[in-house]
Amino acid sequence: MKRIALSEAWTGVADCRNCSIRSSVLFARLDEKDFDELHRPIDQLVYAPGAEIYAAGDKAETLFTIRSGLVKLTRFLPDGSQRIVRLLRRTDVMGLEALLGGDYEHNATALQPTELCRLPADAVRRLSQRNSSLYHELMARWHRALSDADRWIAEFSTGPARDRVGRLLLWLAERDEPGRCQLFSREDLGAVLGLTTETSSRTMAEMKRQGVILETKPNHFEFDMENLSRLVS
Amino acid sequence: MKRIALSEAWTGVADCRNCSIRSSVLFARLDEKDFDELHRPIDQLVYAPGAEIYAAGDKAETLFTIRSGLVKLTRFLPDGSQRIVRLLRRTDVMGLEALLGGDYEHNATALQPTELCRLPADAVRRLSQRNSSLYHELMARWHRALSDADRWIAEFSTGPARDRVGRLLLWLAERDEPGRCQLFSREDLGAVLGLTTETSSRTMAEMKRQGVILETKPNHFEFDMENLSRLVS
DNA sequence: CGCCCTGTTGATACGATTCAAATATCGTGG
DNA sequence: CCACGATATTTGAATCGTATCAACAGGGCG
Repeated sequence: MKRIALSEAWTGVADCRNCSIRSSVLFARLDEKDFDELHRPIDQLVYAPGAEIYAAGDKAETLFTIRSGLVKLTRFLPDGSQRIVRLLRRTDVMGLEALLGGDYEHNATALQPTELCRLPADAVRRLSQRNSSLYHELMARWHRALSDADRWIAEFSTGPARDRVGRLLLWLAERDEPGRCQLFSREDLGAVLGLTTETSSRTMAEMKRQGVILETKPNHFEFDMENLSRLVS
Repeated sequence: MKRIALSEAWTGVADCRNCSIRSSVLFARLDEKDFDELHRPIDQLVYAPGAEIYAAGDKAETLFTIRSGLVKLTRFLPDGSQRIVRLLRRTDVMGLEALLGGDYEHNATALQPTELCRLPADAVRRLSQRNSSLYHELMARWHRALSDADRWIAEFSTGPARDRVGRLLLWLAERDEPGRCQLFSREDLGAVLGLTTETSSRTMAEMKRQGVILETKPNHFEFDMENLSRLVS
């Protein structure tokens, strides 16, 4: 439970036109005119690990596209403990609820150094009513978020600890290079998988000892994906 | 695992104008003209418990509004077992993915006698691009589905068996009368909560013995909500 | 009536949690 | 740069809870 003083930085106005991930972001198919209307007020931000991007209950006025890094969305349980309900990474959109004009529903915290673009929700909302490709893209984003949530339930909240850890490693490797991934603290690992910190630590330690996974640097892992998926079947 | 021969029935074309739940369905705020465009092709259907409404992989061409009853959405795990990822009830919309033109992603099965309205996805899609209140309503539906999924993760997939069962009972009572709910098979209960059939059965049986819940008819339960929420904290 | 399916219960084994302690790692100030 | 304290990780031992395998009771249906 660390507290971060100031670890957010504004790094300028986004150069969307030359964005390296433009093909997979919200505005992938916008024409020049509509694009102009939107690209002006987009800021780029960087967050350090542990930095909070927004909190549940904050007024939701912006959505974010993640350019790099990893963000956790947590939700508090009635009893005060918390559970991580989603992890967002490159090309994911965060804070879609801003389109509805209410409050954020999660605490969003960077787990790795994270770059994101901040988009004013009202501009996106306005444009999406005229521009049908943005409209469809938004629909697709809602859908993707929902699919991720379903997968979360089925894969990360079901079965023995070893299987859950394995599935998460495979999931993390999906968008990095195959067979490699970067992890985070055992406490967060537990909060993702619905396990205690000790159990996540034990499970990781044993998988390392058995040679199923190899830790190249602290929290950087390599593994044979075929082999791992067989083990967690 | 039962197989239902024929338990789906067409019960006529919907009389949307006089719909008893119109205020909480997708078209709550449509004006007459737009409403006319849409209401014609809406069919009403009834499904018996155990009947499959659609299957994962089926081409998704319709969405559904649930008028009454209870539907489970299940997802298959890599190892062949399945997990229930959502329960849908009165006023919920099912099959939003039809708006994207792909396939259904779950198996949808009635758990209780269920009435629903079937809406052609293309008509909804077309209309939603012109009509901004429908557009907003759709957005709100995606959002609601996502909130439900998050809650599912946090409440039904976290903590000891007793807490999960308690939270589910409270959840079920939300839209019925307070302090009452109708349940379903222990096998499905386990698939909702990520537990085995035996554990769900044991947990229910013990809560009955302890007087925390009272079974008035088979699978109909009554309980003191204050008391129950304190127990599962 | 007998069969099948669901729910319940029991005994045991396994796995996860809990509490506690030792070790490793990180950041900071001397 | 090293030493120190704070924090995170790992490990251990005991306990608790859930899964597993098995048996049995009750209800519905042919």
